[in-house]
Amino acid sequence: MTRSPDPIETARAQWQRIHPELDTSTLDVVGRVLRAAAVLRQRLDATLLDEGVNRSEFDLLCALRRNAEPVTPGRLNSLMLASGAATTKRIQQLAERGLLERVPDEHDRRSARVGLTEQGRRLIDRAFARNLEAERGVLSPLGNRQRTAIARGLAELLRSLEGTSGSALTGR
Amino acid sequence: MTRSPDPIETARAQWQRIHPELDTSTLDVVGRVLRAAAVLRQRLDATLLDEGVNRSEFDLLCALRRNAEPVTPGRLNSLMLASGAATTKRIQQLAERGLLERVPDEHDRRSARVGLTEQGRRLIDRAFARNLEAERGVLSPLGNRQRTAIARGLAELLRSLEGTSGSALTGR
DNA sequence: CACAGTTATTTCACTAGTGAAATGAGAGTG
DNA sequence: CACTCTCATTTCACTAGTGAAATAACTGTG
Repeated sequence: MTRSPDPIETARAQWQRIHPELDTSTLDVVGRVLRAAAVLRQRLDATLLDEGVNRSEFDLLCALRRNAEPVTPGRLNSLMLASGAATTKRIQQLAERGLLERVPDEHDRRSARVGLTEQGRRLIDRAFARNLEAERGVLSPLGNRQRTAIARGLAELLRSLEGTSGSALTGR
Repeated sequence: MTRSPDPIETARAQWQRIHPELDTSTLDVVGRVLRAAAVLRQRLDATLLDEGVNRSEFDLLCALRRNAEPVTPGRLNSLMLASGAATTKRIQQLAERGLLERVPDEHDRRSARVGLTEQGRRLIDRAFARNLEAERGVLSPLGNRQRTAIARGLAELLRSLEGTSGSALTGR
């Protein structure tokens, strides 16, 4: 029983013919992570849009919901992997839609605290649950063995990557 | 020796406190894939920019290099995970920069064949090699065990995902 | 307490990507 | 061979995200 090749296997085989001297083995991990992320997004974002948020807004609202509420824009910024400008813009839009509020910080007037409104909380709780549902859907063809293999491996990768140089991304 | 938690572990623990009834286990895979992709991009794109291409342009040129040369825009479009409009725009820009050429198709004048120029070929060969180098760099802290675990697991995931419903993405 | 330095956030001008409509060409049918 | 259907690609108007400059506030230090 020969398994059908996945796109990365195919790509590596093609490169092998053109540049046999190159070691393309890193694509097994890197190529697949990037590809899988793209495909997963494509599949999962439909559900979010249906709830009225795109992936970035969803991530931001989730971060807000998970963390002890009044969070500074700067912290949101480091939790998400985006530019400061993007975070500012998203906060503004979500505030206009009444999903979150900015409360000026007493002690440091450069900053402000951002918190979910009641409406925002309700929306994200619903969207998060539906998103989990959708995730179960896409992962269902994957065996438990494979799942834990991926989970463990990527956890290790993330720890090694986020330790080095990247913006301080300690979950708290 | 307790391992430091990775960001997804942290997130799950936080959700657990807020919504103990939800099964967030899918985040172990989905959350990590998305997160890892974001971090990997951040780390690797610097090298590409240094070669004068962004990730999308790089992917497009790679696809062109790997496949038997005269490729239709439509095929490029399905190889990459993007909208038709995006592909059109990228082809135009890369053509203006002299990295690829559009040759009208004899048999079907709706379409055209896209092929690398000599300059494009040189650029992508250099960029691809340097990108591999950079990938080796980011993966170096990861043990071989973990690598193959991730690779095998994600290959399985990709096969299961790209089979269903997604645009026809057979590597050839 | 002025003032140089640093930090948090926002604004700005610009680029990349999107969905939907438009264009232009093949294909099937009476 | 007109005419409708479908298909490949492009154009258009718009949204999201970016890096760099601007703004505004805090923090020593002399």
